[in-house]
Amino acid sequence: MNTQTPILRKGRKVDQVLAGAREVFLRDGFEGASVDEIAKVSGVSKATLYSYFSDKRRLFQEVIQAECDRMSQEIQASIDPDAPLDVALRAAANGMVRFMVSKFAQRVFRICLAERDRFPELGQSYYDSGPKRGHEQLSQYFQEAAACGALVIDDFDMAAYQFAELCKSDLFARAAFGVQSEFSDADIERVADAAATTFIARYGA
Amino acid sequence: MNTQTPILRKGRKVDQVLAGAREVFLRDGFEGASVDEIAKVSGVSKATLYSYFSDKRRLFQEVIQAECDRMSQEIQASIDPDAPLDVALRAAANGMVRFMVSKFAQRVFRICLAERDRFPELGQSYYDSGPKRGHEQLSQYFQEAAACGALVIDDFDMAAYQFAELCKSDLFARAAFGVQSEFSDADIERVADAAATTFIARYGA
DNA sequence: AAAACTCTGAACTGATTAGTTTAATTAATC
DNA sequence: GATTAATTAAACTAATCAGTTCAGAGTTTT
Repeated sequence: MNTQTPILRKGRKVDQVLAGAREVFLRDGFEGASVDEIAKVSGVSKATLYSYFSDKRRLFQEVIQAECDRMSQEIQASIDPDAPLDVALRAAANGMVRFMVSKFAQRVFRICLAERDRFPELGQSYYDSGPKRGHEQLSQYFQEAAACGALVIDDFDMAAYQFAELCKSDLFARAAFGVQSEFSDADIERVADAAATTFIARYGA
Repeated sequence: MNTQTPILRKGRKVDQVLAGAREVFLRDGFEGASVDEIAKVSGVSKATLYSYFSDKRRLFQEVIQAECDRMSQEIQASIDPDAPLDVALRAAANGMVRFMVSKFAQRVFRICLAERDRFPELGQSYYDSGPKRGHEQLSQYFQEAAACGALVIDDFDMAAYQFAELCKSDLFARAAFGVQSEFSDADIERVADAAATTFIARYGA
C-alpha cells in the first residue's frame, strides 16, 4: 500500500520512455499512438520499452495516471482566506477559469473522456483527481467563510458545484470543441467576475 | 446550398446502413468500429455499403452530422413564456438537466469530443447544434422576460451561458466520466431547482 | 418474361501495428 | 580489465482492418 512499484523498472531510461509516451499519447490518444512512434520519440529501442512495460495499455495507464496526479497538484485553488470575500472569490474564479481552459487541463480532460470506455478505471480516476478534488477545496473554504458569517449557504456541496460550473461559462465549451483555442486575460477576467458576482448574489451574507 | 445530396444513394438499403452505422459508431467510436461489423449489424454486404459511401470517414461524418441535427431538434428548451418566471425557469432547468445527462446527449457529446481531432469540422458542428443553439433559445427568452421587467440582465449572453452551466452542476461530470449513469427524478429536480434559485438571486427583478 | 439494376458472399490486397526474438554493442560494476 | 547487466537494430509473427473484385443471386421495371 506504500512503496510498491508494480512495474518492472530495472533500467536507466524509464523516464525517457515515460516522457516520450506522455508526449505521444497526449497528442494522439491511445489508438492513435503507435509503440514504434513512442520508442522513436523517446530515443529508445522498442525492446527496451517492452522490458519496462509489459504492454501498451500499462504504459498508457502509467502515463495518464501520472497526468491525473499532476492535475491534482495543480488544482491549488489559490484562495487567500484572509482577503475580503469578494476579492478572494474573484481571485479563485480567475484561477479556476485559467486552469480549465489551459492546454494541459484540456488535453487531460479530452483524453480521459475519450478513453474511459477502454479503461474503465480512468473515468473515476480523473473524476477524483479533478472535479472532486477541486470541489473539496472549494467546499472547505465556503464552510470557513460561512462560519465567519461572510456567506449564507444551505448546501455546501451544491454551492461548490455551482461555483465550479459558473467558471466554465462560455469559454470551456469553446476550448473543448476547438471553436477557440487562445484566451485573453480579458476573456478570463470577464467570466471569472461574472461567476463571482452571481455566486455572491445567491450566497452572499 | 439546398437539395444537393452529396453522397451517391442509388439503393434501397441506405437507411439500414445508416441505422447500423449509427449503432456501431455511437457504441464503439470511429476507430473502434470496424466496417465489417457495421455491415453485419446493418444486415448488408460490405460491397453494398461501399456502393453508398465512398469510405469509412464519409459514413461516419454522415452519421454524426445526423446526430448533431437530431440533437439540435431535441433542444427545445420547453419554456412556457406565459408562466410565472420562477415556474418557467424551474421547468426549463429541469428539461436541460434531464437532456444533458441523457444517454443520447452523453453519447453524442463524448463521440464528438473524442473525434474532433480526426474530423476538424466536427467540433464546430457539435458546438453549433448543441451549446450554441441552446444558448440562443435561452438568450431570447431572457430578453423577453427582461422586457417584461421580470429579469434584470446586463449581459444576456453571459446570463444564458451561466444558466446552462448551472444546469450541469454535479450530475454532468458524473455522467461524462461514468461515475454515475442513472439519475433519479429527485437528483434532477434538486440540481434544476438550485440552478433556478441561483439564477433568480442574481438576475431576478 | 426479359432487361436492367441492385445486392451478396467470399476471397483477396495491401497496409498497419502490437509484441517477440536474436545476435551484437554499450555501459555499469567489481 | 573482466564480468554482468542493459540496450540496440532489425527482422519477424500474427492479427486486424479498409477497401476491392467478381460471379452469381435477387429484385424491379417495362
